[in-house]
Amino acid sequence: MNTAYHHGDLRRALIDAAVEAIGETGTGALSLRAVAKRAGVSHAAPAHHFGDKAGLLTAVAAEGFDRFADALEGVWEATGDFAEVGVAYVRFAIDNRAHFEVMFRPELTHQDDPELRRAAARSGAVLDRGADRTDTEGDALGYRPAALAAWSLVHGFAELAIAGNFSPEVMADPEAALREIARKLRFD
Amino acid sequence: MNTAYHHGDLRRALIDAAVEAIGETGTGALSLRAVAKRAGVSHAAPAHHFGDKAGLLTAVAAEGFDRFADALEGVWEATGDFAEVGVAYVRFAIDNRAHFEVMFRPELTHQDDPELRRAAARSGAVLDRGADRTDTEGDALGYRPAALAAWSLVHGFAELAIAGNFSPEVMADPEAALREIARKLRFD
DNA sequence: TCCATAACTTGACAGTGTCAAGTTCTAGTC
DNA sequence: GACTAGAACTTGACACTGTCAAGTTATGGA
Repeated sequence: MNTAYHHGDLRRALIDAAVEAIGETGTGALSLRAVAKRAGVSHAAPAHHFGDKAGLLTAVAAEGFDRFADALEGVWEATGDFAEVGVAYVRFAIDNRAHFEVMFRPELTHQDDPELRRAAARSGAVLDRGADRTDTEGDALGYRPAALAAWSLVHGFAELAIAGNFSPEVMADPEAALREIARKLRFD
Repeated sequence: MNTAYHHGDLRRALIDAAVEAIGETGTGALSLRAVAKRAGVSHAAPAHHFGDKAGLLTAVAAEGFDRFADALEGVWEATGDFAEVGVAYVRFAIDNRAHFEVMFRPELTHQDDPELRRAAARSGAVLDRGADRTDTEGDALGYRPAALAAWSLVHGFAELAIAGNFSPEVMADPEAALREIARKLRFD
């Protein structure tokens, strides 16, 4: 089966190879040809499955959003604690840097791709659902300040952690630090 | 003076051209040769001043951190209100997307560049100074939860706003939204 | 006036994404 | 079981990229 043609599931293999490569060298240094080589196929094989480079990254982002939604949903259903959803948010970001990086960098992907939109919407829904309970005000504003605050806090923590802006003390146990921080957020 | 050689202040012109180009197409699509063309010089001229592409972006980041520190310091000295420093943080991010993007993407720059380190340290100092007042706990932890919370909240808001993740209602007046959100943060 | 050196150019190289055209396999029909 | 349409992949080419080595031109000080 491992003949030259018909890899079996090249699409999957290419996504995995891309995630691997991004994990090692970041999105900036990502090369489609290197991804192809990693998967053992010719340099133009990715284009056949994904159209172009952004297409491949779009698939990575969509997969990321789906796994992200799974993780958040799981924690929300298990604990019913929105703060724990926040912890899961940063845990996902740190454990899946490659996916996370692509998910929140719109210029890398085809933002209008239906698969991507669907997966991203799933993630958004989980966050909204959790936030609804605590948010009583804000209908006049057109947005929910408490939800925005929680999202910003958690997302900022994740980005700063990933970018290496935090001290070793914080990075020694990021989840503990986030729990400490989340206590500063009061909804009344 | 505007002869082929000795542009006058090509270094400046190249930084400006880079910021312009990033503002139009993002860091991903930034081309050193396009920057050179924009400044009216040969394709290898940037390398002479900055060594390589990361060198140019390092200069952009350093300039960004200096202006950032100026802006934050100005607001802090004028108002003494740390929440207003936060507003200035996101205003800078939105008004200077190109600089901001490069400042917080370490893989784009030479992280060990002394100029960059100095400028980044300046920004850090302003944020620390403002946070000190409100932060009484945390010495045992090795970090200050209140300061971390404020930084995460503000940085996350800025990143999400820039990446286009917020609704039109929020983006209609981001500063108002941030002020609303910041009220959720209580230090006691 | 001379000349060391800074400022920039020219030309080349390997690597990149993308496209068009070719090849090889698979699956379904007769 | 042979035939064929189309999917899966390769090959080769193109323009563009960052970087380097070598060349050219200007400047400022002795």
